[in-house]
Amino acid sequence: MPTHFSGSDREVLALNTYIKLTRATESFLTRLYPGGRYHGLTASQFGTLEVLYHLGPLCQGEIGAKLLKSPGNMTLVIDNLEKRSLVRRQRDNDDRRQITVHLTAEGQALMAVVFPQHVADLVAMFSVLTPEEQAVLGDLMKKLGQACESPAAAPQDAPG
Amino acid sequence: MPTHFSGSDREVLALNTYIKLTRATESFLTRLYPGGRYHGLTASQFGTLEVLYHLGPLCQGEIGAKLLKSPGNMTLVIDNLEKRSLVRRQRDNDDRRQITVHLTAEGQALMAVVFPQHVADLVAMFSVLTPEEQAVLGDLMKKLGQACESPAAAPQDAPG
DNA sequence: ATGAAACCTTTTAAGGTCAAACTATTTTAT
DNA sequence: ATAAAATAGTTTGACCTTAAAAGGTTTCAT
Repeated sequence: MPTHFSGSDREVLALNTYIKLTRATESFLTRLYPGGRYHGLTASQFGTLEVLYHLGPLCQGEIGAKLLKSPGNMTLVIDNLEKRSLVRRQRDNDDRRQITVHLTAEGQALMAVVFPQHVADLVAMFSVLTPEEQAVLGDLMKKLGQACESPAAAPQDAPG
Repeated sequence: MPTHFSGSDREVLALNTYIKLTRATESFLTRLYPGGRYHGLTASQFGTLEVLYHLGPLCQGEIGAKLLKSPGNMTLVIDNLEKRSLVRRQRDNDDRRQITVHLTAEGQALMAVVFPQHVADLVAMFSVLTPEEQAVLGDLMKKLGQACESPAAAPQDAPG
């Protein structure tokens, strides 16, 4: 997709990098979650189960913080996981504001099947890049991501 | 976010690359569209206006193809743009199945203000990477994206 | 101890997203 | 010419997503 935009070199470069980054990431995720689903799980449901699978029971806010999602969103995603008996909510008695979310035996069993498949899919999909290229990509994205998370770098308050 | 997963080097690398790629992209887009909005436009609305701004009037299917979105989705996004008088639908008389979407004068004027700001935001946000790094990132993502779009590379049919 | 502030989750309203089923139109094959 | 197939857009149902307001619960100052 050529840019159809005339600007300075820096502008054209930034625009092209942006387009390639966002389109490729979207294609990647569409390929990984065809029809938005992965073994019957949405990306958010899978992410939630994965966090619990590797870190153990957490309260909703903690899960949301890991996944960069809003509290209201977590309520819905966990509702849907609970309907399918993959997780269980348990009000925390030490702090009754919190709700600890546990993987059920069913959820645990599902992840034991699905997670290794997920890893295999990622290895296959990244195999078009050499290990060195994957490392470079990871480093660049880490740098970009950290800059975006730091409160200083908002696009509106461009440096004077 | 360390991986909490023990696997082969390839597996750990793929998983880490995946996490960095998706999280950083998400942070980037959240930063670019705070609260999911950009000058009052959602990302999809902005994308639609941008395509029309640079390519001229197109039918809905063509816009959807450019943005990798489903037909039903385009119906809704264009509905919302039409409500705000940024866009106008016109049934094509040569082929009455098609609906050509035009930018209104209002939409044109909005893009004339917003698009240059968009480019400036991108330049600012990518400024943590050198031009060379941006070029490398673009190349890697292009390679990754092309592999994901080719029908052969579905994650399910992993190479034997 | 009591009121205010902070915190966690839920609810709501607005919008996005897909697949699948449906309508209308055009093309193609007979 | 007409039936069948392909195409363009819409509708529907299920889910995701956010911000903002509202409900309990806890903590902190007084």
